[in-house]
Amino acid sequence: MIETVLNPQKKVPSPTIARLFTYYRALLESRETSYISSEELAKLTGCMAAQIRKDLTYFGEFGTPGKGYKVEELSQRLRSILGIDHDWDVVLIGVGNVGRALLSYQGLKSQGFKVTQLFDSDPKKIGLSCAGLKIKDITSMKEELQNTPVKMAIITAPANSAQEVANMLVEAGIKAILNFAPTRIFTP
Amino acid sequence: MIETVLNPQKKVPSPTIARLFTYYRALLESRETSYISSEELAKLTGCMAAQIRKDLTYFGEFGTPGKGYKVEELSQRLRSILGIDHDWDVVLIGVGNVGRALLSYQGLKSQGFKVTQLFDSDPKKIGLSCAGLKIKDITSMKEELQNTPVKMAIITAPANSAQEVANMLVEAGIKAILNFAPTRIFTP
DNA sequence: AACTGTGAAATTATTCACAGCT
DNA sequence: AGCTGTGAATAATTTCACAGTT
Repeated sequence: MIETVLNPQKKVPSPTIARLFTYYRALLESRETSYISSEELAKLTGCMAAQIRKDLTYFGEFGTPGKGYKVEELSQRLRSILGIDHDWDVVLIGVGNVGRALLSYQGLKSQGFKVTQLFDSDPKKIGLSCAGLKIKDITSMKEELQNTPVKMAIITAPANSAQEVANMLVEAGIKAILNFAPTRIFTP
Repeated sequence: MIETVLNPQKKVPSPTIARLFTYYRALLESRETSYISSEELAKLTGCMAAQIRKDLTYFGEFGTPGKGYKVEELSQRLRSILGIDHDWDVVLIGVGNVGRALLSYQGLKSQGFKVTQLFDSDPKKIGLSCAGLKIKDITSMKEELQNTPVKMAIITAPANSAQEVANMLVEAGIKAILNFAPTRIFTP
């Protein structure tokens, strides 16, 4: 699961994160165009108005007393908080059959992921291109990721090396791993 | 959302329900064949062992002190608690384009739903057959549902009548409504 | 007047720790 | 010895209620 961390000034309860998606959906469906009050949003979502207000203040104060929340701004803020206002750069490790399938699959893009680098350990593959990207040596991964903002990786390596790869990713500063290897991996 | 109610002896916290799915998935993936302890399941799911034990006791005591939980029994119990051990009988209201699409769509069946009755308000449709079921008059719905165990309905009626249909369903004892009408409806 | 933002109270959920069973 | 089931303790979350802003 992806938990977007934006303003961890105070600790955000995880049920709050889940509700933000609900608020966002309700907002998309609502006919409101200017301001919406916590009370109205409550009616739309089935949540309590006070809870909505509290949830939102974890990320700053953007309501107008007497009027409510500006719909356009609230939408934008929620998109930003939920991390759906931009694509997520990811690296893909293991350019085998599964990896290539994912690269040619449009679903990845439509879910907001953009593959920016490819890694593999097979010397025969290193240097080749796939989907417009050159396959790099996995041993250079930490170095390559040093000055990038990439925080997410997709593992499509064989089961027996997935755990090792996961360790390297954590080492390289990756915060989220989507594991397509047919095994379970453990991270701190 | 569907919350299966089996043994509401004590009130079951809703996070517990969510975790039961996790336990079930972990169990399916695990290689254990005889007994599994709360400790092992904890390692597999990332939950706390004490929490797993507490979660399970809401539905009875089925662990064996000194050994753990019998994998086969635990699986079966979880399936039963989660309501995925049998199909759910549903009725479908509104045999228009959306309704017919759903009826011919295999996804409904693969998700464990079985459509048992069809209703519509259009006199031209009443009496016709669709997917092997006769279309009944919506005004007879309450009566027709009287002696059936159906607790779920799918609404595919036009937006402007969806709310009215929902009211009738609640009246007829339906506990869960899947709304495919292009509108939002409210229920108690 | 209408609404937000927020401490404080109430409620709900998690974790501990241990008695008791196999 | 190893593990479950569970009250009691702790922690997290929700709700109330109201001061303060527009």
